[in-house]
Amino acid sequence: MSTQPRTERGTRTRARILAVATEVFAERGYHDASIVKITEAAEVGQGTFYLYFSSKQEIFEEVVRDLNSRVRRAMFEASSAETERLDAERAGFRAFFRFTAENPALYRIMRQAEFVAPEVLHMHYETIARGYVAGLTGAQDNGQVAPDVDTEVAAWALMGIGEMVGMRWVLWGRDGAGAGTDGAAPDGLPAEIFDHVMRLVERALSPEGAP
Amino acid sequence: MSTQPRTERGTRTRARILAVATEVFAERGYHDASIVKITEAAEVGQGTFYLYFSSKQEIFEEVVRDLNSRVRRAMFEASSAETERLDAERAGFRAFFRFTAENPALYRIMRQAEFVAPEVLHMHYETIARGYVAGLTGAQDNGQVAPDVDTEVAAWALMGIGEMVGMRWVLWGRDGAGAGTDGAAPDGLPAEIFDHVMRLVERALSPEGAP
Amino acid sequence: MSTQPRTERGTRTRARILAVATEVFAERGYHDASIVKITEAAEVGQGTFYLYFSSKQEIFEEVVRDLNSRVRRAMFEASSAETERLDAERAGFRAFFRFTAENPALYRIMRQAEFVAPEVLHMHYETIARGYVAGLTGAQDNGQVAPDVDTEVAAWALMGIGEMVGMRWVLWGRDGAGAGTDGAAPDGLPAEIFDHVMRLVERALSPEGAP
Amino acid sequence: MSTQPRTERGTRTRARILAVATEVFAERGYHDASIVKITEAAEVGQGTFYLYFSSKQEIFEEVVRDLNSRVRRAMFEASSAETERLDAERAGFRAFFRFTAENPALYRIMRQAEFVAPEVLHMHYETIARGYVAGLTGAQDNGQVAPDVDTEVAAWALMGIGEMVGMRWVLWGRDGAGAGTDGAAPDGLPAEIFDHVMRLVERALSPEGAP
DNA sequence: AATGAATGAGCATTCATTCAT
DNA sequence: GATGAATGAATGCTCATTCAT
Repeated sequence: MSTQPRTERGTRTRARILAVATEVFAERGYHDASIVKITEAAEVGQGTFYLYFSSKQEIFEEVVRDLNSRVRRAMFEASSAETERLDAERAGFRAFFRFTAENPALYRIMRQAEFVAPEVLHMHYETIARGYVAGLTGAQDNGQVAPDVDTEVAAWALMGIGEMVGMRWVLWGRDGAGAGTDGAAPDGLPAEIFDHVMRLVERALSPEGAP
Repeated sequence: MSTQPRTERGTRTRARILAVATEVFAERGYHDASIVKITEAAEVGQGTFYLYFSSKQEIFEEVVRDLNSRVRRAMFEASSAETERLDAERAGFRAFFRFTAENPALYRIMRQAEFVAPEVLHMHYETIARGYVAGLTGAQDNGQVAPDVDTEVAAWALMGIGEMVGMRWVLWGRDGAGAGTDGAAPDGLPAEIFDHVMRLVERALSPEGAP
Repeated sequence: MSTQPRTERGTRTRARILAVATEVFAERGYHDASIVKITEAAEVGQGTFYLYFSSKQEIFEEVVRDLNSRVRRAMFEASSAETERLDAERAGFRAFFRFTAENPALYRIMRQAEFVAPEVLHMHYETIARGYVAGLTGAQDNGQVAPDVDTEVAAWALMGIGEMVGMRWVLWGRDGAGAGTDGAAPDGLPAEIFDHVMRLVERALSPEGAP
Repeated sequence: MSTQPRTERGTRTRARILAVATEVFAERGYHDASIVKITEAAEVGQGTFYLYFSSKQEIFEEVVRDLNSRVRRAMFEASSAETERLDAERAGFRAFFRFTAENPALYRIMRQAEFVAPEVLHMHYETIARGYVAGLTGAQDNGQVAPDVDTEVAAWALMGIGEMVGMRWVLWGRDGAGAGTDGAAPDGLPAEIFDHVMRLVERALSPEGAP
């Protein structure tokens, strides 16, 4: 059984393991990420791992939940910061891109979660979708999004675009040559790609072209 | 070492193993899909597997390639069948949806392929993207798609939408309650969801709303 | 290294750990009784355990010795209390039964001790046997036990009867349905079983039936 | 999952593992008997073990059941062979002694089974008890056993005597010096001890001394 | 006196793969 | 062509024990 750390030192150790596990899962995938590899990278003994996490599965789920709350915070903060010209949900979408460009771990972990921890994966997408839905509905009320757009469908479409475009240009590199298995962090989404995507999204949602 | 089948019987055995492997990989995921499970489901001995495939990794890659060529054929045939009103690339997009609704194995296998066989996975998305690009470029020439659309970005965006919307409404069920672990095939994408998605896509690509 | 407690508080802590360990060993067996479980049950930290006992093996041996001296005292007191009609060794046998009925831990611990601490286990049976031998020899001198009885063989036979009958009717329950794994204390040996056993023992030892 | 062997070779391998496991469990105890030790002694790979047994626990239970049926056969055959003077149940008792003298594994395994496999252990003692009860009841009908003896109590008493006397003189050596941990097979129960035990049993059961 | 964090050797079990038949 | 017996490296996890505070 795992326990909550009771001292400052324990808290730091636990946090280090969690951070390292996120990296290792993202780089090697759930199955190739053995407990030995994780504990070696975190520079602790194997037993220490089980002091704070009850199983490999459990830490994976915590990694997912942790990433989820981090993206959501990033998106929320970006939305809240915007005032006028660039609408909240566009800012959120941009924040999502920026976050993934900086944390490619996000994709890599989510894409394998379907078989490892389906429940938390659903939670992940659904909570993000809810954020988009809220933003889009607000924008619809302000007349900035066409009224006939189904906000839930739009939300999932936006997530799909973000994930696939991010995967293509952030993760696999801009040349499309493939990123290799080293999972090295690329330097973010090229500006022109971002512009193209935003233009597509603008048009899709804009009340202008509505019949 | 694996060999090509030399008799009619061998060909059938090999095909049965491949078909069964696709199902098992889709239902249980690459790692939980052991060779024993596959050979038991295919009703052959373990040794028989290695007669036709040199490794687990190899058959997984063949499964991916096989699915890839099947989607592409489905999309190609759908596009070719269309003549006037519904444009080729819209038909292809619809065909992609229909295929995945009928073969949820597609998503489930592709989503785990990143860590198992990155090369073929890239090939999969890139060949599909190429198909979309060709269609979109043609449509642009005919004036059916706005000229300022970057066809490659649009292609990947379409794939992202297809994958995420399909995952949400086809794989996890229309109520969002989650699909369970049995991987049972749902009955396809609800018509109204499909309509909403198509409307978004229309607007995004349409030359009407262009500045 | 373990130390002798130097304060009143230390003595109480040590005693509590020993008492709790007896219960845990009896309920779960030596191997399933981890130090964590013992220290948790005793409500002390893990380190505290090693303040008073140098190893798990050592505390187990102390548990055995402790139980041994407790049975022997019970038997001795019962024997001494008797004066005339019910002979000393019969009283001792009855006391052994009563003790085990009230402390099922005795059996459960002794039955696993063979592999954990053979030395102390031998000591346990041998000291008890010596007590019986003394009693039986005395009774033989008084003519209450047949002269041709080998007192040592009789002593071990009595222990065997006590252990097996106790196990069957005290530990596993009177219905023979099995006691479950919870190690719940049953309510002692039914009176009629005790009478049957005593009659057998009487006859076996009695000088009457001797040739 | 373990499977039944399908070939002659498999059957032999499975039998060898079972035989070796009996020895190893008897010599080192359940917990110290690791799968590696068992498979090394059986000269097979570790994986081979799991071809025929689904777990360590399972093979232990099979070992118990196997020993149980072997003692019972030995006792049954001994009983059946007797005709007149030496009664069936006395022959059974003697056979039990002989068997354990030749197979000290019996005790050593049964004494640890309480915590490892309580169900099968109960079954073991109960089936043996049933055999004794049948024999004793028959002897009672023939007037060779006192009518007021409770056959079930007598059965368990006999088992207890057998186990304890056997443990003392067969397992630990005749000098009482303790057998050490090597589990070396001693050369059986000394004749005079056997005679003393039989005399006690005779007297306890005999209809002569009855009131 | 007391604690809980840290350790690492050890264990049961799985599974892709080989090979003799 | 087909099979199933055999393998052993690798993995997740446990637990007695040590030690700094």
